[in-house]
This record gives sequence, structure tokens and C-alpha cells, in this order.
Amino acid sequence: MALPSERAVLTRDAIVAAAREVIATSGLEALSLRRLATGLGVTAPALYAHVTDKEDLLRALATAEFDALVARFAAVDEDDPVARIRAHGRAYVAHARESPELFHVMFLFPPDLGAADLPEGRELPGATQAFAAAFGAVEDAAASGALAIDDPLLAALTLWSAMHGVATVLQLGLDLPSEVEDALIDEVTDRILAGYRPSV
Amino acid sequence: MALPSERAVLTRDAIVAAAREVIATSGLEALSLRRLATGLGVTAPALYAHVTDKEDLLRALATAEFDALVARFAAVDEDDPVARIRAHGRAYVAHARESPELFHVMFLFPPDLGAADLPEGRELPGATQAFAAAFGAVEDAAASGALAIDDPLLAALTLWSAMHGVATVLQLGLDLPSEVEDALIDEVTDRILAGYRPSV
DNA sequence: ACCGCGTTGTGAACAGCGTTCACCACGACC
DNA sequence: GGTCGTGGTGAACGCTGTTCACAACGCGGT
Repeated sequence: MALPSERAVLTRDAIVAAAREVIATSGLEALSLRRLATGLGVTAPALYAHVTDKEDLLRALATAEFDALVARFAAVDEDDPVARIRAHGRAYVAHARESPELFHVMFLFPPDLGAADLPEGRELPGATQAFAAAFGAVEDAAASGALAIDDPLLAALTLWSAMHGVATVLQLGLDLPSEVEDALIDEVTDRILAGYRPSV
Repeated sequence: MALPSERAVLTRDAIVAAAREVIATSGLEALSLRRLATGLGVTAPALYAHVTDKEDLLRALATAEFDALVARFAAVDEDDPVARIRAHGRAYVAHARESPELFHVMFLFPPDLGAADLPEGRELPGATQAFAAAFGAVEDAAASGALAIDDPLLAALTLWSAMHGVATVLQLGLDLPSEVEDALIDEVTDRILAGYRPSV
């Protein structure tokens, strides 16, 4: 194993990282394999040793982005499950707002959140992990009686969908004043949570 | 003005309709101006007489799609404002589910829902009309005291975002059983409405 | 020390894309 | 009947993703 020479080694990760950079900086439209390759000091066909497809590359990027989201979720350390739900929502939207283009890529080739038939021992894909975290908080809130939830899966989907909607709508460029945007984020979560409040 | 001969006249509307057909049938990826043109019995450059751009074409298509959505909203004849809100939500998701690809196109080049600075006399763009309809129902519900709403705009955005999220999530291909999908649609609306229920 | 092998990247090529431009045919008008 | 203008054509440009035959390089074996 020779020392990595002056010329950078071409790894799948390096390619994905470079693609991420391009998209975050110049948008998805600007991502072409040829430009990406020359940016890496290499010609286009060289990429195909590490990536089967452009779609494959975007999928890998989406995966990485979901992992980053999982990390954000893991950084939430609220004890109260309801507070945790709120924090997840904010983290989700924050992630989306940080780079709208990357957020968009996450859903270009949709991952299956499907906690359906997991092979048990295997590492869960990021998307599933992220949803599992959100789901866990909902389950805790239901178990503790803080929220009146019949079907935790349905409730988690409800919250997730709603937050996803907010994240999406905020990127539509309808330039709402930023205090309205911030208010919207909390409003959606709060109203749904209020809808789940136990009737004492 | 001669009779329109056997050969179909090439209109902007005809082009948009053909594009709609292609996208609905074979997806956005399959839409190329060249193929679209040959489908219309014409060569590609001929399209540029009626369309400045591919983007222009997609924008026109999005506009048409928003108009269709407005028509759906107009068909809602519930008297009770809360029932109207629910009906709007269902209509929105139904529209999205009928052709996911077309729904996606609606937001490719985002329209501004901005009821901001409308030129007063001018015809409102479909996106704005659609939002206005939804907004109206929310205002009515607030005025009638059926819902406890401080800021109707915020509430309308809340509902819209949430429904948009549902519409989007349902297309992620995470194959939820369809009864869960249906339940999700109502659940989101109902929980938010519950969150706005006046505390008697 | 040399030879061969396997890896990794190259250069050229293919098909298709959006878009532009010079041209041409045809119907309407004087 | 000749002229004009509109609307469509054919060819071209530069770009894209992708494939393929080939070349350069370093390692292992003799």
C-alpha cells in the first residue's frame, strides 16, 4: 500500500463529496459528470469505476444526506418526548433550509422509509433510522400519556408529513417574511400536538 | 382565415396539452422537445414559435395544472367552512395522486402564491386563486367562531403546508397500505383542525 | 533484471438533448 | 402574376450520460 501520492486518490466518497459541494454551491442543474470529473482532476469515464450511474451517485448523495439528518436527530437530547418531537421538527426544517438543493436530492430517488421487512441484523438505512427516531419520540409521548395517540405510526406519519410539507413550502420562493416562516414551523407542530392533547 | 386544413394547427395550447399527455403517460424524463415535436407532426424548432423555452413550456403546464386545481376547489360546495377546508385538503391530495408527475411539475419553477402586490384589476394566477380559496375557507371558519384562529394567513399556510406534505409523502413510494394513506390524509387535517378547536 | 499482469485512467465515439440560424415553400395580397 | 411575410425545415453547435478499445503504470514472479 503505497503512500497516497500527490494526485488525490479517486474514491467513491470523494466523488460524492465533490458532487455535494457542486450541488450545494451551484445547484443540481450544474452537476454534470464531466465537470465533476475535471474538478477532481480526472476525466469522466474514470468516475464509472466507482459509480455505476449518475442516478447511483445521486442516491449515494441522498443516503449521505439522510445520515446527516440522523446525526442531527441524534443530537437532540430533550428528555420530554413532546419537546423531542418539536426539536425533531425544527431539525428537519433546519436541515432542509441549510441547502434546499441537497434536500431536494434526498427525495429524487425516493428511499423506502419502510421499517417494513428489515433484515434484522443489518444496519438500517439512514432514512429509516431518521424515521425511527421520530417514531420513537411519538411512541414515548403516547406511552407517557402526554399525548392521546391511538396509532403511533399514523401519528408519526402525520407529524413527518406535515413537517415535510413545511420544509417544502418554505423553499417555494414565495417570499414570506422570515418571522412568518419561523412562526409557520412552530405553528404546524404545535397545532398537531394540540390536536393530540388528551382531553384531560 | 382559411379553413384549418387537414394538418393540425400548431398552437401553444396544443403543445402544452401534448406535453401534459407525455408527462402523465411516460413521466417528465420522457419529455423532450424533439420527441414532442415529432409527436405533433412537426420538427423541434417549430415549437419555438410558440414557446420561448423548455422552461416556458413547463411553466405553462404548471399554470394549467393550477387552473385545474382551482376548478377542483370551485367544485367544492360545502356550506360549513370547516367541511370546506376538509374538502379542499382532499381535493388537493386527489389532484396530486391523479398524476404525481404533473403534480411535481407544478412546483418545478415555483409560482408565487404571493397575494402580495396584485395589480388589482388583473386576473389572478391559478396558484394564487387556489390559495385564496383555501384562505377564504379558513377566514370563514375563523369568523364564524368554528375555529379559534388568531392569524388566518398563518393558519391557512399551516393547513396548506401540511396537506402539501401529505401529497408529497404519498408519492415517495414507501408503499403504505392504501387504507393507511387514506387515513393519513384525514388525520393530518383533522388533527390540525382539532388544534384550532376553540376551548369552549 | 526483466517480463507479464491487472488496475486505473484516457481519448474517441455514440446517441440524444436544448437551442440557433440560414434558408425555403407556400398562401395571401396588390 | 409577382411580391411579401409567415411558419416550418435541415443542419449545425455545444452540451449531456455512457461505452469501449487502448495505453500507462506499479506490483509479483521468475
